[in-house]
Amino acid sequence: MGTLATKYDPREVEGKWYEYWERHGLFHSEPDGREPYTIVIPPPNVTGVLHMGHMLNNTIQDILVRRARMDGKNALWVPGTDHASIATEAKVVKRLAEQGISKRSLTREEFLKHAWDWTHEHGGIILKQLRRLGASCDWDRTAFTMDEKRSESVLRVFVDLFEKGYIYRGLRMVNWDPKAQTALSTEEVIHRDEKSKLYYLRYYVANDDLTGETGQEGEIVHRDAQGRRYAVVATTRPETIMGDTAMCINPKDPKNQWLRGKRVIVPLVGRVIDVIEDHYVDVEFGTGCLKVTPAHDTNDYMLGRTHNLETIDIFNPDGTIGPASPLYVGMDRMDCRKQIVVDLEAAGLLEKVEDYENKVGYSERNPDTAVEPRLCMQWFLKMKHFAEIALPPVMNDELKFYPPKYKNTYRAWLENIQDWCISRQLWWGHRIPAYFLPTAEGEEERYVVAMNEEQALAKARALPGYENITADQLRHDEDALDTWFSSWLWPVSLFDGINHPGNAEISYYYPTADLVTGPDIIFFWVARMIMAGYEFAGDMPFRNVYFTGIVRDKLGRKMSKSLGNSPDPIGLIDRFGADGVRMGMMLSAPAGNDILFDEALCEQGRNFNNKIWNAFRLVKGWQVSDDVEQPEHSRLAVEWFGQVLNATLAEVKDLFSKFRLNEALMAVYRLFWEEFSAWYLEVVKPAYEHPIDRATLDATWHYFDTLLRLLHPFMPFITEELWQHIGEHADGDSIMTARIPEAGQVNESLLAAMAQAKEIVGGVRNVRKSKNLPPREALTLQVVGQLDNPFKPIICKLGGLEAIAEVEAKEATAASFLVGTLELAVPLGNNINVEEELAKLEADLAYARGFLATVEKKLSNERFVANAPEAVVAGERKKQADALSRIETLTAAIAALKQ
RNA sequence: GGGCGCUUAGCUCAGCUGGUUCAGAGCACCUGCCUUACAAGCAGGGGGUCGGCGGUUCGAAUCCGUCAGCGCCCACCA
Repeated sequence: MGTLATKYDPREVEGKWYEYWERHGLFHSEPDGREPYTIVIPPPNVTGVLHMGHMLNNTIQDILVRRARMDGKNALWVPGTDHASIATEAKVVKRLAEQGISKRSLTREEFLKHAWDWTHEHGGIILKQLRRLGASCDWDRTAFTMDEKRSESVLRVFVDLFEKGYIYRGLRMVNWDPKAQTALSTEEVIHRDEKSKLYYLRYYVANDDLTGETGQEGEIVHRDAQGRRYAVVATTRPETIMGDTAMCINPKDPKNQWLRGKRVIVPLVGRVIDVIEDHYVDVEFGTGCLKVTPAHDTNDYMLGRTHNLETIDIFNPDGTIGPASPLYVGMDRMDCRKQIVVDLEAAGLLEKVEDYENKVGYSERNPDTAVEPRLCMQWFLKMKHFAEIALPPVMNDELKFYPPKYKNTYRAWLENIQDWCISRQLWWGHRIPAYFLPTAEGEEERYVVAMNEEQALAKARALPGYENITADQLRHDEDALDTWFSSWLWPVSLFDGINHPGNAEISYYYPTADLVTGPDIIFFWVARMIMAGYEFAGDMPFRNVYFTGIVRDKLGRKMSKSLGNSPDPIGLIDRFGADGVRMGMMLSAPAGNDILFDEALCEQGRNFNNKIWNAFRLVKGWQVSDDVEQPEHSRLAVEWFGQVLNATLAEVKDLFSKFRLNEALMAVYRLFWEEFSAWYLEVVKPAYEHPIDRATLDATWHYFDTLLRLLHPFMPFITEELWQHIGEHADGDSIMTARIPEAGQVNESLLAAMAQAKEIVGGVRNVRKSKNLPPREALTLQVVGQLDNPFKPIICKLGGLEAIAEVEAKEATAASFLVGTLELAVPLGNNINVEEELAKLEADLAYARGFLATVEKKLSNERFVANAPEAVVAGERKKQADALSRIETLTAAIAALKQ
């Protein structure tokens, strides 16, 4: 260990031990006879870099897996990365654009080559960073959602679900991301409140004779200066009027009765459209007139289907105005909105504009891009069956959520589940294994679904009329699958349970134990893994789900690049050490609550490292002598600390079982700092340059060893470093695989006695401080009456006492204090300040009398005495007796002092 | 518009099935100490009528109702 610096330096230690653990294969797991404990990592994006959310999440996983390992389980943490279809493709497209290459100028194969290059270049950085954190992943098993086994799994599952009739293809209104130019699932749309405008547009009545009726009672008829009648339509999206194919009113709307059966003219466009009637229209909203654009609004699409309306898609896939529009072709939709408002106004077709707040859907991956409802052909997975198999186990707690409040969220989603749009118009991802067959013009499309071209060909040839089809006549679907269509298989596919059901690995490691992830992906990932788990492995994918919170800054703001409030995790590790940062993360991370990250917490973690380090230095520096007999105070301290340790071992075990890891850490923290360092070590510490006895030293090392084990899951590096220096260890030994002992029976009375002893010591220290007595001056402690406490020698040592005297009355010139009902006093001779002492005693007396009054009031309440349980009443009577006794003591003390 | 959750010390939180482990912890703060393990430390200390109001009860931080504030999730009113 070299020289023992007064400060712990993690930099010398952390890399060394991580390399040691890897070299000795300590992270690796193989099935054996032990109970398995398995965690699969939520795979980070392959080209991502570590952020604070990962730090929290992976610290928790590492704590759980290290603890399980030390509980004797065969612990396995499987790492891997996600191909992150849409996110990665976006990055690659962006980089190509920077090089002046457009995606469209490349073939699929060329593009994928670039994407793989990028993946190999930037991929896996995050896995290296996890090593800095101390993550004890079995790196031999590192997987990728698009590696061979996982890809085969995905295709197999697609074919299987298609054959089961759960996958279908259809023309549907989907959420379209014009930037990524792909369809999205409903879950990938983020709705945000937005301040926008409500535009009121004039739709003139077609072929209006200016002498038309003026309107019945309750009708609202608009006329311009020339007397021409028009309807007013309120819309937030005036740029879509080029796609209007009807106007709709509610047949029961009195103010718009006059529009029934009329035709109106779309402003600027000039197209004449029918006024249709549907109860869908809200009479109260706007003017009660709704423009219907079936191609660009989900509701309008429904109306269009009901009323057989024409559908005019005025947009290009990239969100610019397309050739189907009579106006503004080529203009971006957002620019078009501005321009059309100007033009409408100029044409006198804009009635008014109001401020308006509404929700706009944005793409989860391109947060600045508003999602466009778009009608197109996509692949869908029917979800009803999956919702039915995934809901019960969570609701009846076979599969537990921590915290349980997320059960509600989960249920609400499953009970209102929509079919999952699984196709993406992307190249980076698993290509949909569908093969289209040649068909005649106008004939409905035909396709086969198969694992590969060969099988597809065989399937195709089995179809009547296609007996002689050749491979080059098959057209492989261009689309890729949603990323989550591979990650929902993760807990199964990692053990190759899709391709080889029932193999030795899946049988042993599945179901996994705990999943640690954020609640933001409860639908994307957690729910779907539960579905896939039951469907493809016949059982739950994990027994418990621990939902972490979101990491925010100390002001409660989300961490973001633009705010610059997101610290670089590796930088933090450099400054505070991985152990310090891990502790900083955990100190304020109750399950499910957002954590307000503050660097000060890492500092606290670092300080704790230093505390452990210095405690170690102290014990390491002791000289042992077999000639020294064990002092009584040391013997007692050893006995007592064993009990505290037992109690904490039990407490921590219980807290782990409830995933209350921050409380478990706090329990260990206090055990080490308060009980072990401030009390135990202070008692057994030999006088300067005096040796320690063998029995106490052995016990102390034993305790230190156990404390390090308890701490190891939280702070793996420093604990390994110190543990290696306790006793003899062979190369390859590690605290990682040492066991955390089971708690023995706790002797509560010893703990209570020590609590009293600590209070007495505190009282003496108080006297010493308030009277300015030097720390080394030996004092005598008087106890009025009897002190029935086994730890008197400890009280003497820590109080700096030469004697504890049990007396009938304390000396008049003594500084007294109470512990419970017991009066204790330190004689001060001439040092006493009578006035001060009197004032203190009077204050105590007043408090005791007030306390007595409240107790007696309670006891004089007949209904209390009659109704409350006996134990409670007895408790009150004891309080009463104690208070009376205390008052007596205080009164006597005051009287004595006054003489 | 529906649903869920939260509100306890300056900050972050714990307080399970109502009553001596009921008002707690860590940090921060104040006071005194460079006492040969540690000033990244030691010893001591102050601080909350448990969001407001009402109810149930002998008794409420804890149960019920209500109001206020905050947060999250879901939802096709343009």
